[in-house]
Amino acid sequence: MNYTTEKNGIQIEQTADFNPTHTLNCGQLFRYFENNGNYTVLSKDRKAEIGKTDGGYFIATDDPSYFVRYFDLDRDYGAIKAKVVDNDVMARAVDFGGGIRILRQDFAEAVIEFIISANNNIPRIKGIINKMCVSLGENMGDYYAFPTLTKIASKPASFYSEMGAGYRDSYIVDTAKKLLDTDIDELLGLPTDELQRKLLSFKGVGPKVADCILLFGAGRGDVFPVDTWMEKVYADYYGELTGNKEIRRFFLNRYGEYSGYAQQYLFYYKRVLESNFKDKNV
DNA sequence: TTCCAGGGATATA
DNA sequence: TATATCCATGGA
Repeated sequence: MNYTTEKNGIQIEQTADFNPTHTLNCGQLFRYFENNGNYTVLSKDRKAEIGKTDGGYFIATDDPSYFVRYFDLDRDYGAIKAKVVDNDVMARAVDFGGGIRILRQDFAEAVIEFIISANNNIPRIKGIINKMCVSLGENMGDYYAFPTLTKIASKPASFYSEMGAGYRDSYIVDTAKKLLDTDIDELLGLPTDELQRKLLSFKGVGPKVADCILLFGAGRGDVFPVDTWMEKVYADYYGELTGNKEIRRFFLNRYGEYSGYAQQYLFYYKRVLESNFKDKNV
């Protein structure tokens, strides 16, 4: 993909492989908001503002190199699409959400946020995370950073239930403490199956949340998060429902190292198609 | 009022 | 290993 970095941002040339609406609304991150057709994206203690230009998009940020990696700008999504389009459904999904990028999010932030996401809805997830940032995160001027693990671990579970986290309150504290005692760089060096086993040992992390962390927070494409939407996709387009574990195995066998990308195209397509979710500025 | 949300922990067999 | 039940909360 053609882009150029400047000291205050990234200029992206118009392409079918980059669309912020697709990328931000496919359920992979929770710290973003839209205003007047522009998007603000927050990651750790950093901020990016995406705006449309004549020839594409401009991502305004103090840290261009961080967001080049974050938006996965050096990966060839055209090649990935060619790999995953193997039937009519995938063709429609890739055509519909062709501007999706799988974000390289911060690992620890992804762990905490996807623990909160379990059996929850996206507006509420965003609200809980925002309250955490406002109350525990560093004040960056016009936004708040995601709290450090030390800050998160320093509060009792009741602190998070008061923010609406419900029964996930103790999971947040337990896992933050466990992550503090973990060498995260060492974790990120593990092969996917070993890292998955580690993740499953954290409170509040089951198969689906572990896959989301692997895909969005550890850059692993060889996973396939199965949630309620993927159950619908499988039942409607692929075959008889035989359980999430079997659905996951089916798609992993089919798409291999590109499974995570296939999953995101399918998720976005199905969710926008069949929910009251209103897609703006496509 | 009931159902659902990007499910997981726990008990049980 | 596989299945059943319970779990806070808020919007539809």
